[in-house]
Amino acid sequence: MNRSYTGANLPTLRSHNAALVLDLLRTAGEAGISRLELAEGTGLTPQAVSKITARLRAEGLAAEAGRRPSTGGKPRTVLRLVPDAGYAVGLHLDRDELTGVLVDLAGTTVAVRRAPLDLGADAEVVLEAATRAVAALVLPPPGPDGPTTPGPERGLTLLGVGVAAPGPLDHGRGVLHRVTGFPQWDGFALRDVLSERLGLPVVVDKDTNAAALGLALRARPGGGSFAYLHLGTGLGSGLVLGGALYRGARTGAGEFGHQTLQLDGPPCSCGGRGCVEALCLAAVAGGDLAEAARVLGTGAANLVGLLDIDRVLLGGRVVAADEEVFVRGVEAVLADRARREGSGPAVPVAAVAGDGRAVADGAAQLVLAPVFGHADIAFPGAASGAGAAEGASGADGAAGGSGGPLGGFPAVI
Amino acid sequence: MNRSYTGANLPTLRSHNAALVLDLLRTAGEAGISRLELAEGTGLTPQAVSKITARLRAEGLAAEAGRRPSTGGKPRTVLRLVPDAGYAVGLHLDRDELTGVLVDLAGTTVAVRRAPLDLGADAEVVLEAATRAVAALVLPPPGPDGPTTPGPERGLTLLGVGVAAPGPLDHGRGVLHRVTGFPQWDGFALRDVLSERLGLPVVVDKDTNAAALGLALRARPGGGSFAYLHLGTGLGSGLVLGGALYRGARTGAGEFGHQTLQLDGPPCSCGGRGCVEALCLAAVAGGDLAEAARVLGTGAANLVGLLDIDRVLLGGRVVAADEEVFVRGVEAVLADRARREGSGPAVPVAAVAGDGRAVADGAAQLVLAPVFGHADIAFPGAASGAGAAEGASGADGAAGGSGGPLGGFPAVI
DNA sequence: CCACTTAAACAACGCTGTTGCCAAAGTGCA
DNA sequence: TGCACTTTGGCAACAGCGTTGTTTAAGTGG
Repeated sequence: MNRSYTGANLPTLRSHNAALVLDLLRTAGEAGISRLELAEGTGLTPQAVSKITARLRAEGLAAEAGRRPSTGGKPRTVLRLVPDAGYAVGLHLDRDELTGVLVDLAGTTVAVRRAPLDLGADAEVVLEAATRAVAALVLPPPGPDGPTTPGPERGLTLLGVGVAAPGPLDHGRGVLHRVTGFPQWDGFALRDVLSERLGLPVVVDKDTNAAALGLALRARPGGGSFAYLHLGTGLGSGLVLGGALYRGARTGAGEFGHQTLQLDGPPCSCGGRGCVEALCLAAVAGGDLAEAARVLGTGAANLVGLLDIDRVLLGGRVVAADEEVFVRGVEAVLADRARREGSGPAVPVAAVAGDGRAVADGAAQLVLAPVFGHADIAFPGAASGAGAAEGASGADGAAGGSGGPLGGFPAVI
Repeated sequence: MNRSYTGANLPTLRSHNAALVLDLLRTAGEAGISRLELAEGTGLTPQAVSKITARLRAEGLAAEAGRRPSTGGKPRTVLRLVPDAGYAVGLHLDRDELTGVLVDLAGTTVAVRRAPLDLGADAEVVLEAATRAVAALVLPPPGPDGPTTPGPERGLTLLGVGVAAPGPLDHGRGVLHRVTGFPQWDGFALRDVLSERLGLPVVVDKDTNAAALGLALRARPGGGSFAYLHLGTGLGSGLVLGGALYRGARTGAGEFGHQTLQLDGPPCSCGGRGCVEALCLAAVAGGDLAEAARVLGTGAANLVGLLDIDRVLLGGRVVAADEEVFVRGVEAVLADRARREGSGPAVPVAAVAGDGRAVADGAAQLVLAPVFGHADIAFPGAASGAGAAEGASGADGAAGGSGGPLGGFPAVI
């Protein structure tokens, strides 16, 4: 299984370009984009774009939507992504809560469902809760946000289910490891078991990775790198480098919490000393949020320096409770660093809005991202993507086939 | 200039596969590799490999070299890379020394040249020294390592010159920034100036990046991620993630030395406090190498945890002077960390051999790597690759055209 | 000596994006 | 009102890619 397989043939080429066009359609959103702009954006000839968009329209993934004002000649025809050509479910299995979302191809969350969850309970109980959540999200009429949205009717095309859980885990194989506090999950093949049960492709990833992926897809297209720092019961991070999610070979990347920030500092629950998490949580517990922000900022500054990233995003319950303090505190440390180096403006810091859903939304993007060619940074050694259960409700396989882009194929989704 | 241009057409496809095959030929080395093994390794059909290798042979990049023993049928024909089909010069502009190497397509260093250099001198002086080094490496008979090596005869195909210099600098544009201690270089367009002067493509990168790239190409093919930590007059690093060099958007990645390792610790020359570099160099100055290694190891552990890398490589003059102490010291810290986490064996640590040439060798690989499809992790925003001076001695452009792989095109090299 | 196996080239093919050409659909001036 | 002009985008022919089917080459083993 340790093969590279990066050779590319014509179907690969076709998928790559189709995914590229789909991604531009996606980022254009409601406004749409013309064929010539697609050609400009991809570097393909207008004629190639015409052919590709014709295929996409035939498959129901794209549609014409009005015209631009003329600039002296025939006006450009605007194309748009058809949002309900495909849906994905995102599940966030948190320690005490399950959040599920239904997201359409355009990235719009069309339904949300929350339920209490005990991640420490028996596997069967958790799986049953997940199954119920998926069923509830898919089956019923429109959803909580009313009939204004063109609610998915029965028989919608469900591309798969993305599951975000606390780490550590193996994204490639979809197996959980010893989730902190819940050792009974160690070695549980969540992806395969859930996929079998649902009859749908399932992708599993760390909660922080899912959140980062979701944020990456909402950010400006192409390039851009950022760190998502999540401060809740623990401190974790998700890394997006050059526009792609970086998981590392064993899905272990982003273990931000146990970075040593104070040599021989106070002991941490991990057994180490002076970890950011320990320092930060201690400050929070002591009520000194400014100090917590300073510690977090120092860790963030290390990240910014090491990875040369473009921005820092903050999230998690603790941050959400006092956004301003944390954003300003981290900003201050980064500004100080930028001043010392004199290398341009400081890296911007922002809090993630609507945090309660960020992880679940991102989990859905685990399924949707490959359709748009958003692969992770390739690790040929590790298996990647959703292995099990093809089809089931995959319709005519329109979007299913146009999965991986060239270079670093994820396994079929 | 901020375009993506990741659309792929047939020539792109061809280049990608050709580069892939070339890379397998390169890693096979003297032993060579058969067509069927190439097919196995690329995922292409044997017939496609036959066509591609036929082209490569026609271009003089590959040649048949013997046969394998038969396994009951026609024996496999072994193919090998033709090493002298192309050469690259690598220059390491260090603060007090210039090291130049001539490297062939197979990655063998066929000539070395060292000369004292004052990087603080006038630009003209430094450029003249660089020009002389290139001329000396290319013109004379075989070189210092005697007539055993099939020395490049006059008229060799020189693909370009890679230059490694202390950072910070902009790899994409080939412009130096304020090199620590030598502010006069700030804004100097080294790539374009040198390219104009030599009539050759030139690529500029940080010394640590070049070293890491060189090491990456020598490592096991595909995948694999590691950090190269360089402890000399300062402390820097080069990151290879998923087999590809990671520079960040502004070539700033790898600023390892000024990671805060001790909150509110002793002041550092950078203006910050508790930086790894300050702590490490202080320990070295105090003669406590074990402590220096422990500090370095703690910083390395942060890297390993954050990026989930596979191994740590150490280099630089200070390390070279006491390899054992540093390797063991860093190993100890990483082993301790692995034991706490219980997640498999500790990450291996090793010192880089022949350190005096590691950077220069890597600089040459800045030119050679794209031929084999080794692109960096893409940052569509930043211009990349060697822009200037095409041709000159580019021969029939055989290798020149087969530059970028699919996905994240570097500008033509 | 011949049957069998394996490797690799030859030939025909389907499909890709590209090029050349032309119809469609506007604007703007006479 | 009409005609020239501009711009968009489809149609058709094409070159080039990897693939498939077949044949030839070059060995082993009974």
